[in-house]
Amino acid sequence: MARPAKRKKLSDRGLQLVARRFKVLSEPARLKLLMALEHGEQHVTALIELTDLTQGNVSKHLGILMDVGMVDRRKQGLNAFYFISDPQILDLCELMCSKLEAEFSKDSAHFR
Amino acid sequence: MARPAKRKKLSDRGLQLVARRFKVLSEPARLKLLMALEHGEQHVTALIELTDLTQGNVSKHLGILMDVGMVDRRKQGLNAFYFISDPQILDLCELMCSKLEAEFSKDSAHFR
DNA sequence: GCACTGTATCACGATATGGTAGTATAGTCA
DNA sequence: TGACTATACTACCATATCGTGATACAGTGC
Repeated sequence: MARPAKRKKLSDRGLQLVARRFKVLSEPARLKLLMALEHGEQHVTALIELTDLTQGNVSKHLGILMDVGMVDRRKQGLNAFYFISDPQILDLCELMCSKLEAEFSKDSAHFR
Repeated sequence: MARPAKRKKLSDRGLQLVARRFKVLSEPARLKLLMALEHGEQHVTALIELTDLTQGNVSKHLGILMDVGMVDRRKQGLNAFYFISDPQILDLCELMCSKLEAEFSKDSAHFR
């Protein structure tokens, strides 16, 4: 049962930093934005339409995603094109997704 | 740049569920508890000592972790032994950890 | 310069959540 | 049964964060 000790114990500070990253992913609006950027860059107006979020809201969440380096932006004239700067983030989401999928399908099997 | 579309677009409900899972991991206290359980079950009193959290606090967070099925418990006499019921969770944490580690070491390299 | 568009920011109310202290409950032992 | 221990639960306050509406700012074209 016990796992091998791959990693030395994380300090409180380390835990805090990790927790902070997870927190960024703990908001549906931000996940939605990441999904919308999954296949390439988008400018803000497009993101507003893709996500059904308000302009201020999109801007705020993009700011948060940029703060932690998950996305970055490229300005061009009036437009700001956002893109995922850390593709590994998508792997994390993917992993969580498949976990949930597996769980739910397992649970639902109990009723079939 | 663009990723292959491995997964069909997640519904709002799906996003909400994924976000909720990430939220559970977005709290240092809960990460600390998961770490403390990484190598095997522990009873609550041991967890209190391992984590330096108060009893009520430990109990509350363990409840949250149990609600989403990340840990489970086995009662034995007066003691409650908690254990990780979904080891994949540790992989997720591990992944986030190494990401951070890589990021920071990359950033710090700019000053060497 | 002026009007317009796209984006960022600010202020604010509402809600959610963490920590704590206190209390309740259940198992144990004399 | 009664005292004791281990754990769970409740009520509360403090803080953080979301969404929104209003406003500011920057780039473009006339």
